Amino acid sequence: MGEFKSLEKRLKNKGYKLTAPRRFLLGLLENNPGKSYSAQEIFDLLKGKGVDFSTIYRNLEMMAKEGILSAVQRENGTSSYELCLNHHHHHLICTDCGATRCINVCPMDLIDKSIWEGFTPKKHRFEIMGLCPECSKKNT
Amino acid sequence: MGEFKSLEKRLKNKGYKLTAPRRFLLGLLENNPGKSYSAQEIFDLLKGKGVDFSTIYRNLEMMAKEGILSAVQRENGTSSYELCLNHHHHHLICTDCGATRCINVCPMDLIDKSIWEGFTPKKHRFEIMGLCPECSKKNT
DNA sequence: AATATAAATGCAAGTATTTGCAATTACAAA
DNA sequence: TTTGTAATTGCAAATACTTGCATTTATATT
Ligand SMILES: [Mn+2]
Ligand SMILES: [Mn+2]
Ligand SMILES: [Zn+2]
Ligand SMILES: [Zn+2]
Repeated sequence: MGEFKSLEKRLKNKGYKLTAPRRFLLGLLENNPGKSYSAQEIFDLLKGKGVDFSTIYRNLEMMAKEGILSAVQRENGTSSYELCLNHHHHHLICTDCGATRCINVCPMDLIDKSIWEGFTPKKHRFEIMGLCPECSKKNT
Repeated sequence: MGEFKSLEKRLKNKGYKLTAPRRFLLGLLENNPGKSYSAQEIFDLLKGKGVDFSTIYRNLEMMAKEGILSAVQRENGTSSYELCLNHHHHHLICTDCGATRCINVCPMDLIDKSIWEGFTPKKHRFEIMGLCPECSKKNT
């Protein structure tokens, strides 16, 4: 619960206003650590709070850009977001039940630097789609 | 030019009909080897041939599923497609000019297998965004 | 060559996401 | 506290992408 206040502080330090929609959003993610949500899922969970879809999209994108959230690309191409609590990492995504698991290997650390040949890497995406242990068993 | 006929043959062998839209699509990709196109770009290039957007989307997705095309996720999340001429590979994508360069390292070959812990990997995505040599110089 | 038939297409309608803009709100300064 | 201001919001309109379905078309069979 201590994380929450610090997240709000981080937003303010970067010059953003602390609005109701942003509080709701951060509160939701903070209360479900490790889980990642799509814009649609967040919209549904915040029903009744009167937050518009466009506001959610805009804030998710903004917080991702600011390094507060990290975006995970799902199988179908839609992004889901989770708090950037710890360090940079990647995910295993179950194509059957949608569960994600964080892994702490990053291909950028494993790659031979000689492949760049003048290219300047800035960001990267790495996701592994497949079946989680539970769904692996079910679909046998 | 020999590749083209073999691509058509591959489609037929998999039980798909060889239609005009599919010929146009494959012809376009075949005549620009190494380049990758989004659905929108293909639609524009095929203007006048009377091919519908939905047909392009459906065929790109189908050919990707069949391993004839490989999808590259651009910075903004939209996919572009290129012929799967050779083996499985990944890309460097320039966020400034959009150019892509193929690299033949695959993180799946480098990763320690012990991270799966029961997860069954099926597909993966790996793309590196940054500045190509030319744009690196320009933006200095 | 004519015919049968399932696959594929184009169109239109349906979702999903993004954008422009006037009204509102957070918050800094008075 | 009140006020001024720019950031942010909600709404509506605009794009982008997807889907359902009647019609067309590729191709196997006769
Ligand atoms: Mn994670
Ligand atoms: Mn390539
Ligand atoms: Zn990484
Ligand atoms: Zn790979």
